[in-house]
Amino acid sequence: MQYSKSTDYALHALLHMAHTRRRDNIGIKELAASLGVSESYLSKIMSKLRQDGIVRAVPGANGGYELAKPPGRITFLDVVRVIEGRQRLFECSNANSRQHRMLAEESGSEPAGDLPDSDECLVKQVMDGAERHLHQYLQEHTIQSLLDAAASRERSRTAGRK
Amino acid sequence: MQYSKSTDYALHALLHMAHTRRRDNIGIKELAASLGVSESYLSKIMSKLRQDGIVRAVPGANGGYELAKPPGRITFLDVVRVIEGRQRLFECSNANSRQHRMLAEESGSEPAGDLPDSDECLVKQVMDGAERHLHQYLQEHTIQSLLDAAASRERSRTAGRK
DNA sequence: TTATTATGGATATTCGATATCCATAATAAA
DNA sequence: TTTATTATGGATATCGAATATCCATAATAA
Repeated sequence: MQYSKSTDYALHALLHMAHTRRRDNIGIKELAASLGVSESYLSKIMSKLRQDGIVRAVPGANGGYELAKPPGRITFLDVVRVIEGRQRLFECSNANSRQHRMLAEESGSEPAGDLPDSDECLVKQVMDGAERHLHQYLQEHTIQSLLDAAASRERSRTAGRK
Repeated sequence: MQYSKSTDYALHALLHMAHTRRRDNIGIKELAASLGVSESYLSKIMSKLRQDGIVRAVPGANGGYELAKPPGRITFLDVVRVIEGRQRLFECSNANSRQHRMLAEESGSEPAGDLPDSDECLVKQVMDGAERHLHQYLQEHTIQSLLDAAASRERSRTAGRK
């Protein structure tokens, strides 16, 4: 289980845009060259970011992309959600298995009507908790966090110089 | 990004083994039937669990599988690691990109010799943090947690009965 | 000896991730 | 208005991992 390269590209593209801040926007050509990725593929990713309101796009000569929000308001979770989609970290494919029926019967739920829901799966409940933890962390980190980290790294280097 | 079905099968198989505790072991036939999965496929998964010392296997008539440790010592992280492998949650595929070279220069690192390591990628550093959080959570939850949750669910149901 | 059961190799299939090409629309510059 | 530039989105191709099955073999109990 691994985040896709697309997520990697998206995050690096946003970092690049936030880092090399200037008045005009950045074309896909420069962006792709900077990241070492093909323009074709990166443009798909940028389109997704635009559709989700993370970046703005201007077609035509001297067009390109720019951040649609301040870097502090673009969280890692935002990016992951757009690129990776909304699928859950874990899905129980055994909802109607004999095991779940057994557990449901034991706990004495009414036999009529209520099929054992996937939400009743104990394994999934734990995994959903894991997903919540992961997402909370991703929500607490933004593109601005990257800029801060870069600045901090710079500072410590300068201070430690002989 | 999603945990594989194999992880789902593995966790449910372990829950089944821990739940229907008896003196003898459980054959792949019964296990597969309970989970609604093919014996062929499940046996691959069980082999992995055996190689990692999570279950024991006995071939021959009346053979089968049994837990090799108490349920409280089998963590979700153990299972995930065995089934999903050791690959990281995030890999930076841009380590030698122009962006990373720029950031490296800015921070004034020596130009000679030290190529920008993947570990120096700011994006990856955040993602590594996310992975640590996720793994910590998974390590805190065991097969025993599932048994406890089942018992707790049973208790609350019984208490709330009219 | 025989029946049962796990093991592991080989192989097939499916599907999402990755990637590219091209026609089109939109915009700025000339 | 014309032209060049740039983003957009559809179509398509490729690749690899996940999923799944089959079968020969080894190990064990009856």
